[in-house]
Amino acid sequence: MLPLTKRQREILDFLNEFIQQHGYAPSLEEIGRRFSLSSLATVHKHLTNLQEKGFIKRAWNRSRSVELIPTRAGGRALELPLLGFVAAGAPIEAVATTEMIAVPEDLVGKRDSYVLRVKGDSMIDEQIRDGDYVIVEDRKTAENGEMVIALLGGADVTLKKFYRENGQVRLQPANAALQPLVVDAEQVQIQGVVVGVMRKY
Amino acid sequence: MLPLTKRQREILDFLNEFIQQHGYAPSLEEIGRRFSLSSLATVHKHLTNLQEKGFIKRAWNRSRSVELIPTRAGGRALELPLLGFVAAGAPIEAVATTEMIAVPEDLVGKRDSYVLRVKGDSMIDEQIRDGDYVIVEDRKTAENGEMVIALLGGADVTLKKFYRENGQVRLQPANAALQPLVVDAEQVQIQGVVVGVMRKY
DNA sequence: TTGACTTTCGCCTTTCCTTTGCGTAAAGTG
DNA sequence: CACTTTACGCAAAGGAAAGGCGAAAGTCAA
Repeated sequence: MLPLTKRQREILDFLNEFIQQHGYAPSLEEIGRRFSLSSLATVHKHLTNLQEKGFIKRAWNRSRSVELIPTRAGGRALELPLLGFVAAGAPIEAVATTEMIAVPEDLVGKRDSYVLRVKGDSMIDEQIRDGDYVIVEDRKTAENGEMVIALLGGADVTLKKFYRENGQVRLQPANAALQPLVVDAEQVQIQGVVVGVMRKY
Repeated sequence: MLPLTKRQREILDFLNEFIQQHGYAPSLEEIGRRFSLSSLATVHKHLTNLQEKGFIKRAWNRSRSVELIPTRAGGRALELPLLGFVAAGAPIEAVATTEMIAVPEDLVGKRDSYVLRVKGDSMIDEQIRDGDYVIVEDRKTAENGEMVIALLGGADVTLKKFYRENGQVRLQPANAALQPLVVDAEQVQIQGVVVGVMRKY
């Protein structure tokens, strides 16, 4: 792809950021304001240049119709469903629209996997914070010390560390302020095991 | 999928939220009330536009028949170079073979980003642990509180939190056992800012 | 049939994009 | 060195979509 000037790069980055943030493209006036340009013609010219160099696409005379053209997206990545939120003690809040999220292949286990968003700081001592995405491998069993999505007595769904102890099961939050939960093995059903984490700042 | 305008995005977001909350779509009148629109014709036109752009589906003349079409967008992955390891206090160990690693696009802020692997627990209080991958945006400046890759006097490269304090710069490890480093602004050169984290179990 | 909704028809206002014309500066070229 | 090209910038005008209104007509399920 053709090389960009400094100014063009700045504007392209702004477009990227704006679209990511708002879900729609900025108007020429908004772009101009961001860069203290008082003439729309200047902005228009920039967009035309970006288009000629193949970085963006525009529909003629359509409001906010700028689209970024993905740059050589050569990614071994899978699209996994983002099923909702999970918190310690609260059930999964399923998201109505089956949203999808891209996850690098090497972060995904072998079987069917999905993604949940963590709510709360119950796993803070395992370096998982509020808002993180956890990649969950769909499994019915777990090894000691693995982090699991557990279903308790058909009701609560929680994210905890898993330990088997003489016939019973201990579900351990990774937060010193929270108590472990010890129950009979029959009462707990494992829904999946956490195999990866992603965080966005 | 075609780009949305600001208004269209607002309405689409509302539809999403409403359906998730109630389990069924809002009526035109309910949408209109939410946006203080006194004419249903306006609402109707919005829905028609959203439909033409491929974001919703409607059965003809059927009450509350709006359905969201799952947005497959936002789900690519980029291949970023994995440049090596970074630790607090030690320089980057460049990996000879330019290894690449797939990263979801939404974890990458702008272009020109790369990935480093964290060595040691110097950022443990920021929920970054030994072995984590950090996605770094190539930038020369940073805001207070951002996590940066900093070059000290042309020698050491470290991962720290960045604070500007009356002419000086404080580089703060996120580990209670480690001391902050306060130096003149000229001695520190920012190489990039951490915008995302990935972890594999 | 009736009540709750959705469609359609004109017509107006606001927002946004495009174009035309002019300038400056830097970089490349005969 | 003069000459051209390209990037960057300003101002204002014209026009196309997008956003909006009210009223009337059409559908559907109960």
